[in-house]
Amino acid sequence: MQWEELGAQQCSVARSSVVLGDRWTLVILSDCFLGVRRFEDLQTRLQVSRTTLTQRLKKLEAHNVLERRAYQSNPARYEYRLTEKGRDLYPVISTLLNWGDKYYSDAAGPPILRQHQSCGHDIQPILCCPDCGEPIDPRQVSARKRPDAPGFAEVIRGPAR
Amino acid sequence: MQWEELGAQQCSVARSSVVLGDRWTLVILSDCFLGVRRFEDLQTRLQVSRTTLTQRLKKLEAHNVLERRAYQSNPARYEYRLTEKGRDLYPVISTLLNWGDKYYSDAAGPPILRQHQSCGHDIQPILCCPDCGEPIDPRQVSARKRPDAPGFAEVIRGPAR
DNA sequence: ATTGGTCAGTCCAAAAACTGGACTTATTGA
DNA sequence: TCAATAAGTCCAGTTTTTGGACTGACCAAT
Repeated sequence: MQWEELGAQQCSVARSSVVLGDRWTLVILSDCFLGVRRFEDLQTRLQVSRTTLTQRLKKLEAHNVLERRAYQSNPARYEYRLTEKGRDLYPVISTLLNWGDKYYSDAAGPPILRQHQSCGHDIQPILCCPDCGEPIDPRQVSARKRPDAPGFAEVIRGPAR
Repeated sequence: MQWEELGAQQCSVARSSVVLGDRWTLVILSDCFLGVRRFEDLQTRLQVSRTTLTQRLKKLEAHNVLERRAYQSNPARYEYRLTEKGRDLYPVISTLLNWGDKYYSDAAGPPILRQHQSCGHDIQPILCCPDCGEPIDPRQVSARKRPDAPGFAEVIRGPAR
C-alpha cells in the first residue's frame, strides 16, 4: 500500500498517519509548539537532513497544519506557523510528551517542564471525559463501529475486557 | 541522523518517535486498542506488508509496548498484547483519533464511536489539568527547560504569545 | 490419504524514502 | 571585499518499504 492510500481507510488514526506518521513530523511539530519557526532553527536543533525537512514542511503546509509566511522580503525569508488545525494537535504532542517523560526521561526528571498558568503548577495534562469530567480510564471506554460506517472493523473492543 | 540516534536527544517526543514514528506503528497500536491481537488479523485489516508488520511487531515487543504470547502450541501460534507501557499510549491514540475525527471524517461523523461506561455518553476525551481540573488551553501552558537539563532547548515558548 | 485451509511468519528483488554535504541566491555587517 | 546568514535545491549513495511467493506445522473434510 502506498503512503497516500492509507488515508482512504475508514479509520481516523490511519488518516492522521498519512500526515504525522514518520520519523520527523512529530518532533518538528513539537518544536513548533515550543515556538521554533524557522528552517535553520529546526534544522540545527533537530539535526534532520535539509532535504527531509523541506519535504516535511511542504507536506505539513499542504495539509494545512503549518502556514508558510514571509517575515521579510529581499531576500525573501519564510517562517512556519501552526494553523488552527496544527494547534489542535497540542493534545497529541502533549500526551506523547507525557509518555516519553514517563518511560524515557532520566532520573533527574523530564527535560521540559510545563506550567499551567491558570493554577501555577507544573503539570502533565491528563485525559478527561468532557461530559462527566472524570479522568479517563481506558478500560471504561468501549469502542464500536458507527452503525452505518463502511469498512470492516469487525473486531471492536467492548468495555473492560 | 540514524533512526536510533534520535533517541539520544534531550526531548521526550524525539525519544518516543524512535518507537512510534513511522507510517504503521500508530495504526497498529490503534488496532491493538480495538482488541486485535493476531498477525493475520492485523495484516488483513491494515493491508500492511507482511515484512513490515513483522518488523513493527518485533520492534514494539523489543520496546516493551507489546508482549508476544503463545495462545496455542503445535503449531505454535502467537498473539500480541499491549503491556502497561503500551496501554499508557491510550491518551496518544485517543487524542489522535479526536484530531482525525475532526479533520478527516466524512459528513456522517467519525467511523468509530467511543462510549464512556461511567456516564454513558459517546465522548471525545479532552485534556485537563490534573491539579486544578480545568480543560487545558494550550495558550495557558508555558514550557521551559528543566534548569539543569543538558542540550540546547534555547527557544522555549512562554505563556500566551 | 490426499486435498485444501489456517496461521505466523521468512525470503527476495524492485521501488521509494532518507542521508550528508556541496551548492545557490540575495542581503547585511565588518 | 570578505564573511556570515537564511532558505532552500541538487546529487549520488544508503536504508527502508513494498508485494508477492514460499515454508512448515497442523486440522478438517473428501
